[in-house]
Amino acid sequence: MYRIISTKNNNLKVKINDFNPFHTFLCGQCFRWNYDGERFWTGVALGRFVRLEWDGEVCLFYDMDEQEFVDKWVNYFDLNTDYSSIKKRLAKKDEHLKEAVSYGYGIRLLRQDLWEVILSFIISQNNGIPRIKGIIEALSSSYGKKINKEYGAYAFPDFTVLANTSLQDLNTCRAGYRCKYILSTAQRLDDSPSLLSNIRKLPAKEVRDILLSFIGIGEKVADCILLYSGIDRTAFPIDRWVKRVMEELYFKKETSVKDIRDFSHSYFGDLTGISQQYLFYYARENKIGV
DNA sequence: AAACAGGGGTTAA
DNA sequence: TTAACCCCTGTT
Repeated sequence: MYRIISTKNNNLKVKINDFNPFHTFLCGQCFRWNYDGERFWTGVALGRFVRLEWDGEVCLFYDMDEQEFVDKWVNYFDLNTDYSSIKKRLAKKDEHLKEAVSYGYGIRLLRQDLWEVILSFIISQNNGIPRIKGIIEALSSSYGKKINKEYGAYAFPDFTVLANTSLQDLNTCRAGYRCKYILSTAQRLDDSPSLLSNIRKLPAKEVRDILLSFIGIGEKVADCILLYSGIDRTAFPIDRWVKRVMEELYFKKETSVKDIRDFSHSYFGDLTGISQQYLFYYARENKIGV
């Protein structure tokens, strides 16, 4: 699924199959990657600042050795999963999927840090992407470690730091009513720090119930967390866009979230989560059902 | 200029 | 099932 081409000057050149940074970084699963308007992407993930160049074919990771790539980024970019075969299976299933897959052909579902997706998707509720990114940047620069001077990049803040702030302090990040969710989530994790490290060993269903017990996490956010942390690739987050595209393409009428979820699990099977991502990206970029 | 609608929802009633 | 929630953005 990937082939390292060279490692000169501590820059790692790698061919990644089924990868297009526009599709992967802009399909709504992450909020900390930014495009320079030409061919460079910068991002913060796993406590690290990353800069990469994509020429339409191969990726050049700056300031990265092979060891780090294999240890951290192969997992982050889900490089051991064969998206070609996934896309083939989906394209065979029906015309809608065929269309959606060929549109977002370079989507890879990232395996992101669990705490980061928990907080990010609490913030995402009833909110738009530019503002979500702004809130996360504000939290990071206020409470995270500075990890790159040149680019002014800050790591995602630890929950311990947030747990020891006040609601008043947090309000400066402009998350509005979500600030109390942020604070209570951080405090609960700070009270039981082993919770997150052990949670990946549990069955997905149990993880979902635990997530739902947090203030500020409902079904949609819980499913985002499961899917984007890599805990459950059959999670199917249903937001306005997914609801609309599913109604338009598969039901031809208004349908409850529960019915959509039941149908999706039985129809998409083990590819439920990635199907959602192709359909969501396709629907949003093409304003399907608006 | 001010009002309005809506945003990758969740909570509480 | 429904309104209220903080607050920003785009539209009249």
